[in-house]
Amino acid sequence: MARRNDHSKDELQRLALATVKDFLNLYPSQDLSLRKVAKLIGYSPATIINCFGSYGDLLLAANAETLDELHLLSNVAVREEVYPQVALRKLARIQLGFARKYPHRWQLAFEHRIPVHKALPEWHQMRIDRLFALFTEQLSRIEGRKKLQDIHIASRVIWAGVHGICLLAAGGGVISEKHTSGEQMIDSLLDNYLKSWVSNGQLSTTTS
Amino acid sequence: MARRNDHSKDELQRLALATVKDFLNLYPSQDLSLRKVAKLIGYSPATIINCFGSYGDLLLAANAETLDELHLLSNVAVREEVYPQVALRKLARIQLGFARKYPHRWQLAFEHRIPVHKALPEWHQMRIDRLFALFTEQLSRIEGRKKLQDIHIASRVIWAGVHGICLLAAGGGVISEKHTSGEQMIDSLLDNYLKSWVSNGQLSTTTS
DNA sequence: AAAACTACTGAACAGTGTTTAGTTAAATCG
DNA sequence: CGATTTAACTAAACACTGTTCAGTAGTTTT
Repeated sequence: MARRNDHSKDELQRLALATVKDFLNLYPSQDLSLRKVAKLIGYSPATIINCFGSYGDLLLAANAETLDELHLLSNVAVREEVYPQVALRKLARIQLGFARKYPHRWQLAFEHRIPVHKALPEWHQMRIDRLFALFTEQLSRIEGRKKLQDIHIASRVIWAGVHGICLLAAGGGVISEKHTSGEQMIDSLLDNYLKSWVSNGQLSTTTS
Repeated sequence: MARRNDHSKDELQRLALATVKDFLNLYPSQDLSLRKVAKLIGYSPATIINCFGSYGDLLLAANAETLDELHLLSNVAVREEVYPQVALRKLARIQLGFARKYPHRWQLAFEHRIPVHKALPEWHQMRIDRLFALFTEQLSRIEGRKKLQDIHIASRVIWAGVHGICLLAAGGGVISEKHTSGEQMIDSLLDNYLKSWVSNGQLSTTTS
């Protein structure tokens, strides 16, 4: 068998990516394999490899789609929001909702320990930075007289906090979300942290 | 070859666990394998399996040691600390220091997606709960008139936040720790969050 | 019509965790 | 003490994994 030409290269890519997506919506990423994707789309493993480069690159491409999806959701939710604090809460809630709804895809996208990829390709890092920037932007809008360094730290703290909460929600963590809704945790984190942060710009940098 | 009796069953377990520990102090867990451990200790793969049950159980046992080590460090650092807020900071810093010093062991211990272990054995969950309880205890000591539900949420928020920060420090995250020390992030998180939390016990539960 | 190119695959390779049959040494028993 | 049971250990096979490569069969170009 050779030269079927059933699908173009782009069609083949979309086919594979859609298959990965569908699979991860039901089963964890460890249960997926190159050979399963191949079987599902009706091609040989080698075909996928010389189309994406490697199995890891296929997952990386799938992650890119996940990050795009997440960015789009976040963007539309925040674009017209006037109050940055409300916007931050929306951002966090979208992240949380996504992690709960598509835990396997979310986990795979944020634990880039697929293989030991020497380094994430820059187009992938850019997607993450773009998502992260949404937090920084809103934080910058909160108060005029804030040092860049403070915003830098605070956005990372909030990101880390939200990320940790999402981890619990996605079930990958070790402390379960049982009886404590992630929404409450997010509200608690943002309300308390920001309340003190806006009223005291120096606290975080002077006490080290 | 059979029946060597070079080591007792306990010695064999300690040997394997020490080997895993040494390996993870240098290389990530994905680079480790049952067969490599077997070769390193000079036994066959099957020997390790009918000694631990499975490769996953071996890693689980290694994780138990990691959690014990972490608990011991945390415990001695906090035992005589009078100020709960200082104690919390110490707890967080120890977690951070460990994640930075032994990233691969830390990651493995907290991402229990080793296989699809139907459920963590209760002796393992207990170890995690014991570590988590250290945070809850200190938080309970902060103020007398706090509702249990508030402490419950706050401890989970802090845990999630510290965990997220450690993730960045361990390099497993997607946002690098570059130029922002984890210590600063921890201080920022604890100082700001707790400052508002102690002064307003109702905030987190009324705004949902 | 011949040559070049391209899409695709089967088979092999080296690796993984796990199971099983079998071998050998130690311990137990008659 | 000799026979038998028991326990320790392993080699080999199994079913997987991702990746490589030679080779085949259509398509396109010359």
